[in-house]
Amino acid sequence: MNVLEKIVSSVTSFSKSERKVADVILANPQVTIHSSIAALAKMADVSEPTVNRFCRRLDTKGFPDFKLHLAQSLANGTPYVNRHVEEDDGPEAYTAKIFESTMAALDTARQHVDINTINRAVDVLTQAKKISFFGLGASASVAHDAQNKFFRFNVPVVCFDDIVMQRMSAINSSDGDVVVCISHTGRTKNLCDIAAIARENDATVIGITAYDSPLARECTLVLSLDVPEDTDMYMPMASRVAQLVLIDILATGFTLRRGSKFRENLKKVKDSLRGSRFEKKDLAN
Amino acid sequence: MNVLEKIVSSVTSFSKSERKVADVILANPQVTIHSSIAALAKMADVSEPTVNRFCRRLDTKGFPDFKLHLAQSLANGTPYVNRHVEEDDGPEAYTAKIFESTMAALDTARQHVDINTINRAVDVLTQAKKISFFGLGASASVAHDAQNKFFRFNVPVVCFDDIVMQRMSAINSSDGDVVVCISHTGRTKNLCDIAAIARENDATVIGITAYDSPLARECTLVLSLDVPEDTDMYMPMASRVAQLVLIDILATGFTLRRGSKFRENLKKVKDSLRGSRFEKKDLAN
DNA sequence: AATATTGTGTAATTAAATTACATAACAACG
DNA sequence: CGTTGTTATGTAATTTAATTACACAATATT
Repeated sequence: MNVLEKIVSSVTSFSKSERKVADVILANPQVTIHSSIAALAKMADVSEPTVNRFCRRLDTKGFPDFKLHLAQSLANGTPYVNRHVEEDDGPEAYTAKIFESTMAALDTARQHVDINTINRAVDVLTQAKKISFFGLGASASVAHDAQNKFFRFNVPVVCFDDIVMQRMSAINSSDGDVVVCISHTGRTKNLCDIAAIARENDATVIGITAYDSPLARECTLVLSLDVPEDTDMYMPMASRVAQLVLIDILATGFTLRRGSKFRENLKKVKDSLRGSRFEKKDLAN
Repeated sequence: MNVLEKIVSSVTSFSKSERKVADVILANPQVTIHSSIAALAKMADVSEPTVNRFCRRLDTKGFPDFKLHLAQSLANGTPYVNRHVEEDDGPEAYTAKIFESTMAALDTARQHVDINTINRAVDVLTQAKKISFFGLGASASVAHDAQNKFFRFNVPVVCFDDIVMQRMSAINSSDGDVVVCISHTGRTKNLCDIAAIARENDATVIGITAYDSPLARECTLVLSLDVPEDTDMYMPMASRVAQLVLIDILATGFTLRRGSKFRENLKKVKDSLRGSRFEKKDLAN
């Protein structure tokens, strides 16, 4: 827990004077880290030793050490905070907020993702006879993206955003096939059905979805990304970005597992695109 | 730039003794922030004032202030640094690196994006009779995502990833129509053609592409995102995530511009999905 | 109401950082 | 190759900041 959070959570256990100190610090943390103990004591209208005691109560060695901790809290606090877009935000404000909350979401995702499951997913994917990516609505574009990536690996890969096609594909799957079902909520009925059908036909089903959701229960392997979403916008935003990053990770794991000579292959695919482009080096679209 | 980076980048301008200080700090930054100036001076085998001068050279007020800055740099771990995936990285390593470089990319994108152009793009989009999103290859999935978002706004929106359809659509466009062309490099010939055709037919063309690229030159409005890409992987990764965030921003700007009663509409769209889901509230797929 | 107990401030002390100054290393120039 | 100017570095003095020790005040506790 960072110091700022700690202050907030232990507000109740503070004495009157300590609380004054806490209030001042929470109100202007940036100012605090550049103030001396004397200045802060004056701002809070308490004595210097009170400030010192306050610092010790928060398990720091003293005032300078406390400032260090505070500085660290602010460093990851300020930029990563998931600030919600407000009715009267201007372009400057909402642009910054969306970037920041997306980054915050990725940060949470990074902390929560289960490396072990990723590793197993990569395992399964590298051994797949065929890989299918299924998603509906917003998740369909994630599935498309995945197809675009894995297609480069010269492995049979399909992607459907049509439930009928998905269903047919699932029914025709067999042992050695891998089906990746993508859904943020994990509650899309049709996709749960697809997952169940694929499993009944011995395919390995990887779910990129919420942990403990109906879809998750139908999967062999669940990659969950519990990302905070700004529900005011009524659109999946950060969650879908996190899903894409996960796809990138799986694709990267795949290429690494396949070794260096395989990477030559990727270069060939990339180079093949050159004809469709105006001069100068670079990657895909 | 954070202090650690600053130290690295200005290592050449240091004197012999200052360099010793820099080496010690870079070798054990965590220790440094908990050391006194005397302790650090001893570790680096220099005098205390030398350490102090070192701090000042890095534009800090003095040693304590330097420690504060250092603490903040360390708080983010190594987050802003775009670390490349290496041949022998394990799952742990490549997962962390991909998250981090994606976040680093978003951070760069945030700093470089032109708010003014975003605002104008939102303007144009809100007044559009029809919106078309075109992308090829990896950018096609971005276009799909955009369609999914704007479709909720109850505005005529189409999305094609087929050059023939794109071409037909472009030829049929007219004054008041908005065409959004998505391409990371901006050098995909077909897409440049589409942009040119659309403009000849009086459509407004927004390019989500590299600044000063062939595609950019065909556009009315260019939203450029110069994001550093890990070219070793031969796949667009970070760039595409940045494009998606940009789509989110445009969509958000759109809804804000339309006002609060419009937002009710979004809620209705979201609620309409409920029937396709297993119980419990939440957003799209 | 008396007495612990805890909280708070004042003043003294200690520790830390900074400044001023002296000397040493080095570079430029005759 | 020595002289002189410049920059770099260290020593010691000074200042500033933080901490401790102690006394007094407030609040509980019996």
